[in-house]
Amino acid sequence: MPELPEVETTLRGVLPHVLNKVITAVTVRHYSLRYPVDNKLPSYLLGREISGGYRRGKYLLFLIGGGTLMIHLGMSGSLRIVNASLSPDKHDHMDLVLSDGKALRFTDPRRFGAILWLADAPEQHPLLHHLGPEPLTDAFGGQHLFDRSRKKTVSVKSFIMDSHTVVGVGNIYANEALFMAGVHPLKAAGKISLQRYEVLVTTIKTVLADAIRQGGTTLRDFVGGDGKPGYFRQSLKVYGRGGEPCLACGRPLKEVRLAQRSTVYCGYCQR
DNA sequence: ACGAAGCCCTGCAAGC
DNA sequence: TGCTTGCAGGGCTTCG
Repeated sequence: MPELPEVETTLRGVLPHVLNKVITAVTVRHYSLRYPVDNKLPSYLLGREISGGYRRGKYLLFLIGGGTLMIHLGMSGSLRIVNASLSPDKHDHMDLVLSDGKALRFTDPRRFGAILWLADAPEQHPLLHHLGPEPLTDAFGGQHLFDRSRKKTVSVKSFIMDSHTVVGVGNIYANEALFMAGVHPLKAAGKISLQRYEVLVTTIKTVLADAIRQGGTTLRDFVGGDGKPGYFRQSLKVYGRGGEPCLACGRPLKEVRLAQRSTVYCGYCQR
């Protein structure tokens, strides 16, 4: 399940292979993703050069011939470079074949992902123009969270997971950052002090930066054939540990569902 | 306007 | 063993 670190890792992995390459073929095998894939997509892309790429939140944007190809990985999506001749698997929904015989292949079993063509400036697109700041930039600070949260009764966890507040904070890292900051996930966002938001911002930046440094390691993907869990899982302090002892105080961690998301916290350490 | 709930989808795991 | 059920979750949409 790609969170921001995985999306960033994906971009760094594929960009060098697609930059300045010309698209020689476009194959879309499954048009029904989060949004329907435009059936004219090939006509926008064929013969065009990929001149750049960047990330905004969890969206990947590739600059192609004056427009932008926007890709979201949803929660099961991946993007990788393959030999164009490699026969596709069941969930390989799109190939962009490049001039060097390689292909950029989009895979997404659950089809929560999206592939959209943006003819106009990306920042004006409805999916992008309300997005909050990038969490790893200076635009994201305690003051920002404090100002935006005044009078809000929504839980602080839902607040920091809202992409209008800040982008890229998914469920796993929200749980971890709140634990590290000692902030109770169900506490009303509007009742948290500036000082505590400063701490929370620091822990959010820390978990995200650490995960990027580890190459965006996630949970399930890294359980090898020997059954050993990936090492990132072992570094998670609360996520997936409901009922187990808190690593700080030893009391059992509580687990509740908030907005249909698993929420794990220590009722003693987090206030 | 705000906050909570619903929905999209498939793979996996647990229960019967 | 094979079915059914439940859960996982990003993020937009709908409802109250």
